[in-house]
Amino acid sequence: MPEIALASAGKREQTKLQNRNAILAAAREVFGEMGYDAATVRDIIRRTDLAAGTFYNYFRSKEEAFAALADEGAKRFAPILKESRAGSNDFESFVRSAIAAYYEFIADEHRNWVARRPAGESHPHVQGETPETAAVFAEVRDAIVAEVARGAPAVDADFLAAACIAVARGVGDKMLERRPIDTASAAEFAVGMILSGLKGLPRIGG
Amino acid sequence: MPEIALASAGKREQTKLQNRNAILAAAREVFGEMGYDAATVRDIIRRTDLAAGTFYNYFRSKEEAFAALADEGAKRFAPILKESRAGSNDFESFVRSAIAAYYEFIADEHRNWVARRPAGESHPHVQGETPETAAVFAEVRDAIVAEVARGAPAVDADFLAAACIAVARGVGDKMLERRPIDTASAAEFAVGMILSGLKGLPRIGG
Amino acid sequence: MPEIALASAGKREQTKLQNRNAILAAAREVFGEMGYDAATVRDIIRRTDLAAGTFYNYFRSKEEAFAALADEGAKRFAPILKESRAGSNDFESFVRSAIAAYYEFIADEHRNWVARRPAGESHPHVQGETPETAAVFAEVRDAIVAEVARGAPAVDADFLAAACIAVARGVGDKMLERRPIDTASAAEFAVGMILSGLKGLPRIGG
Amino acid sequence: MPEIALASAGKREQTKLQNRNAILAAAREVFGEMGYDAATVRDIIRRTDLAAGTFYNYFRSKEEAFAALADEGAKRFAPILKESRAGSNDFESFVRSAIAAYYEFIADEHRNWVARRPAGESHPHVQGETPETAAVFAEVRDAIVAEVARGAPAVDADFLAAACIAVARGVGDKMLERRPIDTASAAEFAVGMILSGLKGLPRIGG
DNA sequence: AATGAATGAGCCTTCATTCAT
DNA sequence: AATGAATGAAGGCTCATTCAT
Repeated sequence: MPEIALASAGKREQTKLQNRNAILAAAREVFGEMGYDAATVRDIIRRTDLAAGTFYNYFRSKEEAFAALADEGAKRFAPILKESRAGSNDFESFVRSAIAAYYEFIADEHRNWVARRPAGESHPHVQGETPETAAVFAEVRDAIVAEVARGAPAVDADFLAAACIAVARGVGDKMLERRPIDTASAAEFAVGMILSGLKGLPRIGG
Repeated sequence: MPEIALASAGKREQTKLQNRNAILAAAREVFGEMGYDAATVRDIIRRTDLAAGTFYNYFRSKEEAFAALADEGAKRFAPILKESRAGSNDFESFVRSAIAAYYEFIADEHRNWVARRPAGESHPHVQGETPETAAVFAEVRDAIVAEVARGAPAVDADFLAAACIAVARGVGDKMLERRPIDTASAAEFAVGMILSGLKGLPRIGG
Repeated sequence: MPEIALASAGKREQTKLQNRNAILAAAREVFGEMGYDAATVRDIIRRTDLAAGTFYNYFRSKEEAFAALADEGAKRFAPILKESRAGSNDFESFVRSAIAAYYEFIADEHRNWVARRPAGESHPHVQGETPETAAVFAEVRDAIVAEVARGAPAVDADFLAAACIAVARGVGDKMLERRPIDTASAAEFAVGMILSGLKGLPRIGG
Repeated sequence: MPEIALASAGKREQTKLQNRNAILAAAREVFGEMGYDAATVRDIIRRTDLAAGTFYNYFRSKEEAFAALADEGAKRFAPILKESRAGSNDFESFVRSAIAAYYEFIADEHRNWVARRPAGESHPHVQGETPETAAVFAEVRDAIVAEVARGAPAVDADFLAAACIAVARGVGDKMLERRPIDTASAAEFAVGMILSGLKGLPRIGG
């Protein structure tokens, strides 16, 4: 119950949290639109009521703000993924639930991010990948690597992980470009590709 | 006998060519290590014994140097890929030959690039993707998209293309990390994954 | 009581104003000594204890700083000149009052500018014309052109305006070189030259 | 008979002279169009068949090329002006002949310069003052100062010189803007203004 | 001499970060 | 804490001048 913590916090703490969140929200937009390098701290604070210096009361650097966003995404997604892995006995069901979870997450993230933007403005440079989605993808990648290493069939585990990861991301990115965003069929496609592809793979030592 | 051309070239022309190549080599490294955005023209000339202004005798800007590199890769690869496509009657053989060609190319590129690096230095930020490989990959991607659109089975062509591309690249990148670089088995793996995976895909309108 | 505004201003505002003025003062010097083209933004900030970037907190470019200076001069002088023109019924009295006003202005400007300079330094390239005096001169020139066009005797109006302007400026510049600066006799001289010279001019169509 | 010198010179010397002249001609254009500061050595050699380095075989610096042009103008004009002064017994006739000579010179210069330009091109930044005309003007100024000092009526000599100079230049510049360029009436105007204006000047010690 | 690439100081400007208020 | 001006290190690029050919 995080509300309790909030309720018990003084005004000061609440404001602090609000500011931090305002900065993070702005940073997510900016990083998503321009990428890490092109984004400037000024771009971020400009979408905020705050002053330039205030940014550094919350984050030691541009990099730290980026990391904080990534972390947040990872933290939010970690339990979901954990559950996926816990509920799966075999590689097939792991792939199924992990991809589903991943697609749900990025679809949600994307919807929220896009929805909040003022309608009139077009942002030609949108890159579409926020620090969160990047971090979440990293989590998925790690999980796949681990699962493959654990329960992999007699195939080149490293290549298999790479291929799974690639398919998951490739199809996922494409999914986000479509309207409406349909996570179910994207997942069905990716999972089908992976699991069926698995069967055609060269067996090691065969 | 290109040696004739070389032999007949004056010293000036030779130096010019050497400098241009030195700049391009440095640029390839820098772009590969830091990515296009983070790379600066100064980073490039710093790896050269040339002076700051000299860069601009050869390229009008960072973009132009990048484009020159990408172009070179694309130009070198285009005929190979074209042949691949010409010699293939069905999607299967296209995938087979295109991926083989792609892996040969990037393996070669990678070997040359890495081989020339001084042994002692480690470059922590290596991204591994030079403008050339990026350009060549773009060619492969376009070819796959086209082929899928042309001869696609009754599946979601867009997703299929995305998945093929992803697998090709994912496995290819992994291949480059191994020693020795074995293009044959990487290709076998990727092709197997794609072609077999294809069979497990949800049929459209089925 | 402008002191109130000053007194009520926070320290920040005061510093800001001081910095802005420091930059403008430096800019006036630099433009006066080297001319607009040769002057660089760095020349300006170098005469200041401010950092390079600070210039751009106040002015977007060299042009803008120049324009600010010129504007200030023009704004300060415009009402004086307007009054001159309003109070004059004929060309003679206009010339008289306009030149007097112009000389007063540039003498004042010059005194302020020179007085503030450290005694020891000599600036070999002094051109003597600040953006302010240039702007003010432009105003005078326009007024003369307009008055000549309006009330000109039967002489070549264009030449007359050019000659009046030239005399006004030529004598004015010389005046500034003398000590003490005597605006009254300079004005007497210039006005005498113009008005009497007028009588010896070739009549058009005569 | 400079032709003899030319005829007796070897091919080498002829070429050298031609190159020097080509550079000077280009430089005159460029300085006239863009002014000293904005003009670059590259701008100059670009209007030439020569290479960048060759410029420095003829002139040690950009400044020297400018000075050479100015010198040439001055050298060409000096005898004319000298004659003017020699043939004049009083201030009036000096003014008359000096201004006439000056106007002839700058009109000629201007015609040549403008005439050689390709018809189609418009040069928006033309400043109109070449190093030559600037130098010649300086000569006239000096002569006027000297003559005023010598034979001046009982007026403020310094101011008088300034005024004469100013009128000469102001009317001269205006003359160059008109078509056709009419040196006679410009001279008549300027001389009339000066000589008649003289009569209205405050007498010193009167 | 002529060539034209190489040089490197210097210019304008941006931007992450600091700091006095 | 919040503010926002100040800082100064880069960055991209130009250009007068030099130098090997």
